[in-house]
Amino acid sequence: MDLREFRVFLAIAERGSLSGAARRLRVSQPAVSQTVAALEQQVGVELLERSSTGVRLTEAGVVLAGEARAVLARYEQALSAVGRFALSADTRLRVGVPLELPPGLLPSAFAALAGSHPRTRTEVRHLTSAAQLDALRDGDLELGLLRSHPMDSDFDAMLVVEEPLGVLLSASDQRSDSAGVRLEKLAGLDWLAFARADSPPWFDEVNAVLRSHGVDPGPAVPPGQFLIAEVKFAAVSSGQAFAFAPRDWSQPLPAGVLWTPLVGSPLIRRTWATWPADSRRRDLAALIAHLDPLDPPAA
Amino acid sequence: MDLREFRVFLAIAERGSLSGAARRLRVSQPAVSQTVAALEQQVGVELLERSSTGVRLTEAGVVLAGEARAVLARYEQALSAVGRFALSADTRLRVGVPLELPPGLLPSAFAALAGSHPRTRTEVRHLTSAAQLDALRDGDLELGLLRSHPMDSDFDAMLVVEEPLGVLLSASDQRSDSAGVRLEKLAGLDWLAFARADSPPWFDEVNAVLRSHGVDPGPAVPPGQFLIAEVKFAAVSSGQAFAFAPRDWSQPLPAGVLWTPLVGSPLIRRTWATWPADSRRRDLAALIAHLDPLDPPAA
DNA sequence: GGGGGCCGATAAGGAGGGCTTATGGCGGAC
DNA sequence: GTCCGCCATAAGCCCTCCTTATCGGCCCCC
Repeated sequence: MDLREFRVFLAIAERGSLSGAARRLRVSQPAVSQTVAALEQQVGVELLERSSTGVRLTEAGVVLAGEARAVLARYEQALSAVGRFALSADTRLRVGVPLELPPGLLPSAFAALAGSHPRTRTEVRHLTSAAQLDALRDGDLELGLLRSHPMDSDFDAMLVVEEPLGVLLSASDQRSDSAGVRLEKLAGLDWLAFARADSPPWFDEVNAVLRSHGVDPGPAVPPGQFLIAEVKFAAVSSGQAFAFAPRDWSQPLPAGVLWTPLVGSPLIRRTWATWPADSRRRDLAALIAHLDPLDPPAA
Repeated sequence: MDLREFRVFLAIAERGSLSGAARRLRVSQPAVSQTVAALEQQVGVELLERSSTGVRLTEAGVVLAGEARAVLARYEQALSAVGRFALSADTRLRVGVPLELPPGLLPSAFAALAGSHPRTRTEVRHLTSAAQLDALRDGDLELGLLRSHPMDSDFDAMLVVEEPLGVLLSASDQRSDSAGVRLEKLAGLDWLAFARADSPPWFDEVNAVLRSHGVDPGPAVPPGQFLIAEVKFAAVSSGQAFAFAPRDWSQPLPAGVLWTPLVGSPLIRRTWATWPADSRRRDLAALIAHLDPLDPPAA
């Protein structure tokens, strides 16, 4: 008697497999299996032809998929119909973001949000992970993008991005080969770091990896102070230092600085969307859905 | 995220009160209160103006009520769209009924069922309560109308009718006054009974009530043997016996026989719709819904 | 004007649906 | 032949939603 079954069934129909639908819906495969079985029993018809390679919709399944889409669309319409009565105090959506987010991530999510919730105005605030957590707790932020899982039951979190980090090195550096550079080869260079207080768990992870590969972290950086790109580039091109960076760097590298992958990808920078667990805002939920890497808006 | 909230909200809208909706939905009043509160939080708008006399829809509530009706209608349409693929083996619905059901109950429910499930063919079988239970257990019946609650977790049951019984007495009988007849005045007459085995709990209840009022039950009747109305009438008009009967007797009484209410309504004959708890048949569910005295099809 | 009755809100406890992990059978790919 | 990915099933747990119990507010009626 509910729309959950329709959503699951549509995920199956679009992915062509129960396992795929389970991944997309972020639930386990048996949950999907049980749900669609219950749906089939309710309507009294087989909806799927199972095989060991996946599933195909039966004739009845094709019909129901169309119907289910219509029902869900009508449901969304119903909710948005009363949305215009909603208090306007809620239409500001404040999002905290760290430096160096994959280009395109926020613009596409915001664009999708503008379509479904045209009255929501998004505000972006560049903040460190620690500052975002504080702001979320104080109600000064509706959504954060953190460099570590909040580890706090007051918050829900979803992994949004995983970026294997490479390093920025001087173009004249000889440490790398065609496969990239080995982390231990970086011993002797300074790491262009950030302050531990800005994101302790992530800082500690990087430090632990560096130490285990015999690399000493460079000089400490005061909290809240970031090295702007030009400063990093200057230090790197001098051959004295290196910096970590994802492959998809948002700006062009100057001559004299090269990005090189790390052999074995020992460092993966993760970004978690984080929001108060008790939030019921629908525009927030929609934005989160659009950030979901397993539920691409393109689908 | 589901239709349950819509159903609850519509029940509120139609009844104009949370308590009324709760009765109609057969849940407690706090359940309704919580559900609609959750719905309001989701849409971010007050849907109801509460008062101590009931509730009224707000402007947003009126809009949502219309939308919710549309969504539910679309949902029903989706389920019935695949219904035509359902196996045809399921289209026979066998219903067991006792003697002396309120006139109109089954015809109106069957008519409503024919509208929503035109492919379902209903079959009525006159059976005693005990025989119906056996048939339900054997899969020979989809629905029973019993004179007692099945008291068995294999079955679900819903109270369908409550009939305060009066008595059929000879027109020349002097025992009654304007308020009716007192049960203890019937001592000395024979009760035109039915066999205990046909419906033990109900038989025992009647017997206990009779005995506590000093009335001796009359001669036993063999199981499965019912006295046809004409025989009852003959025995009653002779002045030797009485029979219990509801006010809404299905056939006209002959001259010489009068129906008289019992002072204090010491006997209330209840009829329970009873079906296998594991049944998922949608046509059965629809028929049960149409039998629901708290959810009149007229609404 | 005070008490009873009905309204809806809230708190606290319990049952069940839906999730999880663990495991098994099956078929295709290498 | 072995391995891997598919889906189904089993058993256990958690969270949602229900329950009962209780409260404050308002109306009505005496």
